[in-house]
Amino acid sequence: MEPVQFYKCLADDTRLRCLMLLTDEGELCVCELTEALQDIQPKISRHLAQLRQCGLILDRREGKWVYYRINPKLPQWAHCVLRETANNNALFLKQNKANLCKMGDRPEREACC
Amino acid sequence: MEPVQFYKCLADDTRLRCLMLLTDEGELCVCELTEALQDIQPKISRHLAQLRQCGLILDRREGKWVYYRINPKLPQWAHCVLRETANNNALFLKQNKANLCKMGDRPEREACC
DNA sequence: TTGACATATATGGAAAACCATATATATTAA
DNA sequence: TTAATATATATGGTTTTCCATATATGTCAA
Repeated sequence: MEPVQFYKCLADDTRLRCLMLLTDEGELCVCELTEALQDIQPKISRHLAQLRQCGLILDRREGKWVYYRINPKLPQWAHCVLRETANNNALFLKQNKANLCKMGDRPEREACC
Repeated sequence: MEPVQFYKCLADDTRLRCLMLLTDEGELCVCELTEALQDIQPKISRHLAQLRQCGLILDRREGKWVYYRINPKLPQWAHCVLRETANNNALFLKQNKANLCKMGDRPEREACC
């Protein structure tokens, strides 16, 4: 994992929010992220595809849904960066998490809150 | 310090190398960074100005030279990210550090190596 | 001192490269 | 068919780069 490429992935509002949510929530599907960010689906999908191509996240299809998660094989320093950022920027994510909690009909597991 | 803005600063090869070198070496002037990165001075100055405007680094003039250093007032998580990245990407910086060590006539302190 | 020149750094402006977005369309599964 | 997700394309916008030039400081000689 080249550090510049890694940071380019984090250097966009949409991508950083997705990564932070995945870091905190473990696994989320595209429609959950779309709802959390209050954004349009193609935009979210495109950024997720980019994160996947760079190796930061993994995907898993389950029925209609595709679930994304942080790639556990990232180097330790990259995990550390994601964790540290998520742990210390609660305000940045506050609204997104609220949106996620408010969301009805979340697929499969309800978890959260 | 907005996390997206912070990561935009790290998401460029020139800027990331400068930040990493400053993290490890403490304080460097423009000509030292120019030599370490083997790049042209206006380009280095440009990126340093951007990092300064974003609050990641501070500058200090001493005679002909302007020394830059990491802003000690950065939030703890940002310091942590810089340290963690520098500590775990020695290869990324190897050539730049070698260039710096080879450099003759370094202003004031010789330190290094 | 002054003037001429050298060195270090910063900045304006143009061109090129890159990136994000929206819309439309395709794919996949139920 | 419908719901969820992915991808292609066009477009607009930002970023990066380069070159030329400006500023700031230091040096040296008359």
